[in-house]
Amino acid sequence: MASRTAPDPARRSERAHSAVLAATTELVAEIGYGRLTIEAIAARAGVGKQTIYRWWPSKGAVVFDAFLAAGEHEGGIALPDTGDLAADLRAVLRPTSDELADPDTDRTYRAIMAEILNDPALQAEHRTRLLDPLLAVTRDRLRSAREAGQIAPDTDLDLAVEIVYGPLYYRWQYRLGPLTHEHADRLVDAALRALNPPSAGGGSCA
Amino acid sequence: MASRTAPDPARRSERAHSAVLAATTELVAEIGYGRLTIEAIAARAGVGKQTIYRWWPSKGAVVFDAFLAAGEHEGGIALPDTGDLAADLRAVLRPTSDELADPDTDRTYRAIMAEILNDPALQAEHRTRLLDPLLAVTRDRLRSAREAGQIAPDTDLDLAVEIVYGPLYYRWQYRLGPLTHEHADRLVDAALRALNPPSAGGGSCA
Amino acid sequence: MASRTAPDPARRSERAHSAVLAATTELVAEIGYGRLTIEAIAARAGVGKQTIYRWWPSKGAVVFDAFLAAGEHEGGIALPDTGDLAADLRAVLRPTSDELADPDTDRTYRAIMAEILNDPALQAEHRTRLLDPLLAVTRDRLRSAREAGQIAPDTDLDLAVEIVYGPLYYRWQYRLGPLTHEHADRLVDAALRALNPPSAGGGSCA
Amino acid sequence: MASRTAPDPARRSERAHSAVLAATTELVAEIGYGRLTIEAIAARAGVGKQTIYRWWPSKGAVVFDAFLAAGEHEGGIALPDTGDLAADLRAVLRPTSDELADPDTDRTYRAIMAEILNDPALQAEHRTRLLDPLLAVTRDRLRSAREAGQIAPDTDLDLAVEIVYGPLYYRWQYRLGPLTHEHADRLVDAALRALNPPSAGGGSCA
DNA sequence: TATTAACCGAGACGGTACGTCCGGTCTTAGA
DNA sequence: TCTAAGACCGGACGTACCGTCTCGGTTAATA
Repeated sequence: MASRTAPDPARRSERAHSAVLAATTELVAEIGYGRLTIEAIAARAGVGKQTIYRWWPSKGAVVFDAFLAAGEHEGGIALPDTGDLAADLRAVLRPTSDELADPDTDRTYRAIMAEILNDPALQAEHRTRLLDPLLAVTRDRLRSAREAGQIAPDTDLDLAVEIVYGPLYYRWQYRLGPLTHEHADRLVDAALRALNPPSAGGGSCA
Repeated sequence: MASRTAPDPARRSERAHSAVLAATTELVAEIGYGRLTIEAIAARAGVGKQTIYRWWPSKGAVVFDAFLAAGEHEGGIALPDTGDLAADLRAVLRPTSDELADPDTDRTYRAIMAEILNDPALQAEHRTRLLDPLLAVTRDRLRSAREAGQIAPDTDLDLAVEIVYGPLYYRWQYRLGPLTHEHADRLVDAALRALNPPSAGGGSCA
Repeated sequence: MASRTAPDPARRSERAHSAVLAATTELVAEIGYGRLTIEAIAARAGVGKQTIYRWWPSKGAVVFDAFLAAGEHEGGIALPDTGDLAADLRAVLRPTSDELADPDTDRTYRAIMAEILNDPALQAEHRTRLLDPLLAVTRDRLRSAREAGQIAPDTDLDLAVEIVYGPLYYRWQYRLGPLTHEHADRLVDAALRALNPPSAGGGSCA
Repeated sequence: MASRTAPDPARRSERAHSAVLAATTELVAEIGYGRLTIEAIAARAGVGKQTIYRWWPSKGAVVFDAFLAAGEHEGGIALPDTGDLAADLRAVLRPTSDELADPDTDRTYRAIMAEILNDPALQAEHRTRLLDPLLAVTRDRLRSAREAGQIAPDTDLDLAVEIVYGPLYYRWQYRLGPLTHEHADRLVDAALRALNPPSAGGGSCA
């Protein structure tokens, strides 16, 4: 898949590339991912099918690129370090919740998720460009909190991110309930309790 | 979808029905869900295509039925109530972990998951026959623990099940790491901390 | 290729079969063989492409079948045996000339001829259904003439048919001149001279 | 089409031109005319596609040029005038037979023939560079024979060349039989009978 | 026990989209 | 400055399956 930020020098028509992504975004919104076809994308974009096959390996890859190009997903939601871990986690879980609650994003991300589940190549792309950056900044923030004594000193950061994000995605993917700020806040509280030193009282709130 | 336990009396050939499920199981293992086709199932099962369309609405539905028929998934993993909540949760998270770690189940369940994400009808089927029973028994067990004072008296049981299961599925679906008993145990510990009364003092910061 | 006179019992839709041939005939007339596509035939006939591929091996085969179905080409132009060999040969060469002079037949037969030149399977089909019957009746008539002493008793019938038909097709394919009855008659005269006993005077005219 | 003998002064690369013809000859031999593509020729010749389109209007034109460049076809088979018409005609029909019997020439000439049938431009090229010269020298030889009283004084020379060459090409194109010297000789004999004055008496009836 | 209606296997059917190939044009990099 | 290389738009290819349909040929429950 061609990188958005470092276009393949062999690519001749930037116009074609962006037309494909735009057409894809429109079509996903109009007819949904399931009914989306490469032919329809090519027709809408005014592009030969071969041009799509030349630069993307699969329909899922096109949609994923379009998803990234459409939003500010890449590079990620900011995860600030204000010293207040709860506030900082809320600052990431609330917008994530909002995005997943948005019907357009919901539909698109479900489609991408479905492809990822069965397409290792696309999964790798997703890891590299979306998930790993998010997990990395989250681990960084938690490491900082661990050093500040706000969470248990033996906290496994990999496990910690699962505890932070897992419940939210679980609710989303099985549609167990609405994704609200209030719900996100309670997940943050629960996560902090899980990460806090189990006893010893308190935890040093900022 | 025809119920497995209450066959439609109009169904003439139980043989055909089970041959379809068997063929589906084999083919998913052999060629994967993505390459699976109704025609291939029909051919392998020695069955007319119409027979499949008569009893199942979609490829996903057949695979889901085959998945249920193949294992003891339905009716669910037992969730005992020994009084030891941690042990009881381990008794459900460990086998779940094992199943998801098994390559065959992994592949099939990913396929089903992918369909569920975009097919509301299949999602409903999944909820009814797999997820809701599991969540129900889990909520029951947690309610019992809440009454026993083992977890906070104001625990939201819906939130609680997300905290129990979410992290595991998050790790599984994004392939963040191996699914081991040790990992399952640590998730149980984390969940219990999240659900515990803030004991002495401290607890979550406002 | 399915025989027109003995339809494959597996063929289910006679409607589809004849619609294909009709659409082909129309399209050849409208856009010519070169621009003819299987897709256009299928669309015009209201038929799936696969239905065409199921019954015909190539575009040329469809066109050839359509050509046969459209005219009385098959079974052939009558070659009577009136006892007057010259008259009988004129009775076959004149209509043949007329057909080749007709713009529609000309165009279609050129297309078929072009395919035959490079497609052995189609050539065999052409031999079986068009050429061989024509050559056979011609040889029969010439044999009869040989027995009647109208042509040399040692006449090679295979060579004779080449002499009868060759010059006409040569003129046609290279567009060396107009195909008229007068021309056909002169070819008949020439052929008879070539086949007559070289000397001994005359030949027994009826 | 660029003339071989009078290169366009604008042509920059004689190397490219001959590489195209050489590649074409090779490819026709290797994969046949039907599977031959402009792209393959360009790739094999180490030439840009545009270079081919610049100098030839169609695939058939390239092949025809390659055919001419490969052999001594152009300028034609010699048709001597020894005074012995039969011998002179054998001197042209025998080598023609031989050429058409050669598998390589057969294949290539069939391909060219197929294109000629449906491409007027290529037909004109073929007439100009191959057929007309051959017919012209043949007519000349027959005119000479007519003046010498060897054939009928009212012989139509256009008809005569059809009678001379038609049967051979007829046999060739429909693959009616092997092309041997013996066969060519018999065609010459037959042609001479057809063209001879009716000698003593008889001749054509009616 | 014979009839008959349904279900069954098989697979043809009208379609849609696939991923590939190639035609003919246009753009770029480099000799 | 021109060429090789090949990206580009377009469109047909032949294939794979879809979901529907039409066939005979069993069944299995009536009559």
